[in-house]
Formats: sequence, C-alpha cells, structure tokens
Amino acid sequence: MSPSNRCIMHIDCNSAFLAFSAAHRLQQGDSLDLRTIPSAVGGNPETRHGIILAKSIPCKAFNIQTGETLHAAFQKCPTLVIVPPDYPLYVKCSNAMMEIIKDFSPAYQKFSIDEIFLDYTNMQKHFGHPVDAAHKIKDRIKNELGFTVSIGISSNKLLAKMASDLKKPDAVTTLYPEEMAQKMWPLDIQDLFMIGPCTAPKLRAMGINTIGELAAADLNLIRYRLKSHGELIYNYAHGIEASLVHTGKHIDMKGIGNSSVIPFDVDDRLTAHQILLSLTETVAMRLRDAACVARLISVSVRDTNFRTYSHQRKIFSATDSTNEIYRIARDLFDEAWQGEALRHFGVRVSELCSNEFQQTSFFDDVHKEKNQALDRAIDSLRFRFGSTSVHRAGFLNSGIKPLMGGIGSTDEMSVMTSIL
DNA sequence: TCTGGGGTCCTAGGACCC
DNA sequence: TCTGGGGTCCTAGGACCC
Repeated sequence: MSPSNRCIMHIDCNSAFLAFSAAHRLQQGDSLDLRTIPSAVGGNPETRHGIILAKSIPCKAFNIQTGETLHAAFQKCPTLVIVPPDYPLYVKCSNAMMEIIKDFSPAYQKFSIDEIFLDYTNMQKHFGHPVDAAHKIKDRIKNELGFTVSIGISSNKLLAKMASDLKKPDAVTTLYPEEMAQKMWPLDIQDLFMIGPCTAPKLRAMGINTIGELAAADLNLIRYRLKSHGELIYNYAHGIEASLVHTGKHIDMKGIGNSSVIPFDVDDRLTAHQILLSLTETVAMRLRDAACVARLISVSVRDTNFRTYSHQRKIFSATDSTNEIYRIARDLFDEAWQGEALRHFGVRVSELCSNEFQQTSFFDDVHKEKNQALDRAIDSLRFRFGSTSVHRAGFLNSGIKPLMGGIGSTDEMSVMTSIL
C-alpha cells in the first residue's frame, strides 16, 4: 500500500475542557449551557494558577485568549464565567470518546487528552465512505457524550490534523494532497503545525507569510536559517509526513515529570526540600506504576522574575525508589539554587527502561530491598485507600501538599510527540 | 493583577578519549 | 614544549505541542 492510499482521520474536541465541563453540568441537571455564554475553564489566582485553560466560542468576540491571565480576561469581559478544572472528569470524557472511535477501526492513536488519530485504511467495506464514517463518529460522540468534535480526513496524519482545524465546531473536512493549494497554502504561516511564536517571526523576516510561500521557498535557505526544524516545516508545508498511527497500547514513555507553581514564594531550603519530596512522591509512584526505572534525574525551578533554570544528573544504576530520587533531586537543587525566592518547582525522570532487568551495583544502598518493599507497600495502600491515606510525617503542618501533581492513571494515556 | 502542567525533540558547548 | 581532528557523552536551555 503506497502512503498516498492511506486514509487517516484526526478527531479533535472543540474547546475540550470547557465542553467537557459544560456537558457534565447539563447532565447534572444544570439548565445553563456554558458554551452559549462567555465562559472559560480557569485556575485560581489566589494560588497563582490564574490563567485561562479553555474558553467558550462566545469569548472570541471579546478576544479572550487561552493562556492569558484571568485578570486580563475579566478586563476584556467583566461578565466572564469561570469554572475550575476537573482533570478526572476530562480523563473520563477522553476515554469515553476513544471507546466510540475504536468501534470504527482497530488502529487508533491517542495523541493528547482531546485528540485521536484513526487509521481508516481498508475500513470502507465496514463503515462506508470516509466522509460518511466521520459523520457517524462525530454524531455518535455528540449524541452519546454531549460534546462536539471536528474531524479531518486525509492520506497522512499531518494533513488530517490540519484538516480538522479548517472547520470548527462539529464538522468534517477533507484535506487531500490535491486540495492543499486551495485549502492550506493560503493560510497564515503560524497555522502550520510546528510553527510557533518563535519560528513565525523568523519566517516573516524572510518574506514568508503564508504556508504556500513556505512551500515555494528555497529549501537550502530554510535549512540554513532553521536547521532540521526548517526542513521539517518545509516538508509539512508540502503535506509530506509519513508517520504511522501508533496503535500499540504501550507507547514507550520517554520521561515522567511533575511540576507546580507554589502558592507562595519559597526562599528557605527546608521548604524547597519538602516541595521536591512531594513532587518526587508522585513521579516515583508513576514510574513504578509504569514498571520502569530511570537513569536521569532533573530538577527545574523558576524564580520570581520568571527566570527558569535546571540541573540534572545521570546515575549509575537506574532506580524507581522515592527515597533515592528524592536524595538526588535535593542534591541537584542545593547545587543549583542561588538563594533567590522561587515560585515554581519541577522534578522529572527520564532515560527510562523496564524494571525487569534492573542492574545492581556493588555500591547500591544496603537498604535498597527494604526501600523497595516500603515503596510498594505505600503504593498499594494509596491505591486501595486513596492517595491521601499515607504520607510522610514531615508534611504535617507544613502547608505543603504531600503529593503534588500527577493527573489520574497512566493507563493507555499515550504521549504527545512533536513529531507526529 | 500578573504569567499552568504535561510532554518531546533539537542544539550548542564542554569534557573526554583515541 | 607545542600541537591535530573526530567521535561520543553529558548538561543546559530553548522551541514546539496540547
């Protein structure tokens, strides 16, 4: 089968978080549909989480942007209704949507919490023409789950994704290679997947303002200015992209991390250590849940001036131990911190491998086995009785949550990649 | 009244080895 | 005492996605 004979769909939820919350409220008996008024899912400014995460379509008239502060949004629209995020609900909605979609093909890839790729190649005999099948998918999601999606259809993932963006909400759109000139090339350069706020100005400075102009540009010049990323977006502008719909249940994770803004400025070492421990608890739990061990530990912080820096270390033998990861994270922090007030902390582990053939070192902690047993015992208690059932005495009265970050379960929640 | 959290990938520079 | 170039690994930071 030649690549151009593939049939790929991209299913994209419209205003996902807001739509999920709105649909849920209607199901709970609320008479107001948040999607019909200027409304948004947003954080809590008092805990310094005050940004817009998702907005309703009526917000467009007020020029409210995702990612901007609630304060700025209220300036634009004083009647704006804000609802708090509900991540467990979003995971449920996402999974329910996938259950419907997988009725239409065994080959599907969860790309993010609100986007799925479906390989519809060879499925016509079962569900008909791709456009008809897409309408069936879209309507089933609307009728059964109460929110709308936009579906793009093409011969590869990039064009399918671009297609789903062309018409919103509640729409089905094709963007086959022969339609690029008409449907995609007139679009602004920043509408192309993988051209962000940093690359767009560089292209504009070269006189390239539309996707079509990028497609017509000199590849050597683009490559010279933008290196391999230049070649990538040049190919995308021509609709060239050949990655597979990764069906495997187990997409290998490259890393696991938690990070959080702290509601107050942190300027003492002890508090910083507690925060790192709290972040490490969830990171290590997710690591063990994925049956992995990690070889690279990194810590990142952001100060009150929004300067971010990080410090990382490769360790000799990979680990999944909360205590071990914490000890390294703490050392990394102590080495990097210059004493200024901090507002944001992150702990991340990467270079993962299966814990099956864990290499042991002569120098390993003699308490290693005891530590492992303790980690597993705590994991199972938290699994059975909830994540708040067990935590360390050090957190009592500290004002810091014992377990920070880490949404839901890792089950089948595959990872988004910048390369499709 | 400020500015989230989860990821992936790429590049540059220095260390180190041959 | 002065001198090379290539390859690989490690680390920090930045760009992009949702």
